[in-house]
Amino acid sequence: MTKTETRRLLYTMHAQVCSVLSNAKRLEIIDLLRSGEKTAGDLTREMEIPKPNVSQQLTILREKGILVSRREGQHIYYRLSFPKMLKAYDLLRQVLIERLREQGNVAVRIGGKTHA
Amino acid sequence: MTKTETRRLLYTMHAQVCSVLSNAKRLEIIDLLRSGEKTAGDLTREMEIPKPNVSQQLTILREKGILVSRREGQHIYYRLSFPKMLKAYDLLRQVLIERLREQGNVAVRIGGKTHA
DNA sequence: GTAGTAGTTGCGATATTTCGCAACTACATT
DNA sequence: AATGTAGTTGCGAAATATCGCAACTACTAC
Repeated sequence: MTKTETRRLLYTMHAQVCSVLSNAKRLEIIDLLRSGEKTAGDLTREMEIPKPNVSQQLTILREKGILVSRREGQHIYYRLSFPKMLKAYDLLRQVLIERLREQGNVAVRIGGKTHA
Repeated sequence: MTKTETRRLLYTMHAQVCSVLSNAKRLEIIDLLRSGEKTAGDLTREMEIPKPNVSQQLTILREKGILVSRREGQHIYYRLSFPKMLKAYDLLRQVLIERLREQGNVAVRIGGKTHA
């Protein structure tokens, strides 16, 4: 494999990870798993969307290596396989909020705390 | 707007940014603009893909606020509007490479330097 | 085995993304 | 005005993503 091909392959893999992250529901799942592992049922209750949809997103996240799962009796627990990915998540959100401040001049409320 | 709605809106905006980043060519453009502004022609030559395609990607990146452009005579220069976004870019790529090492047990060559 | 809860899968309709190609606009030079 | 270079836009076909809903599997308890 040439150097250019390797570089292109990395761009493609990078893009694939980003495309997993390019869905609001999947981002919400990642955010909810920040505090530790949860079942599909937990997520369904917290997200208030149909269970099959949650399951579909979990399948995508697991297949793409973002999450791992373990079964414990009747329950299947999901957790982040690369918690470090949260750093990238948070950094991107930070840029997003900065941009909102600059461009929209909008107050953004997060977690009860208001940021001018 | 309720707290839940605001949270959902942020997930949606975050997802929109990720969806801009979920394309190998756009990631390559961002990477190439790391060193400073370039014209569409520069990028076309470096990427070796059709010019209209480069232009289309640039339009998407500009419309979504990732790039800004300025015209200087016959040339239009593009540059990153939020260089900080490169930090998120690099962090995600770092996770990607760690994952490759763990799972694929593959040597990844980047910029002439080999990483086990 | 029956019933109940947890979770997944398959299907299909709809929406979005990708990208090549031809045609177009914008600026500069003669 | 004509020519050349830089860059964009419109269109359409193909590929991919989204998501609801019904049906399914997996485990537990009785």
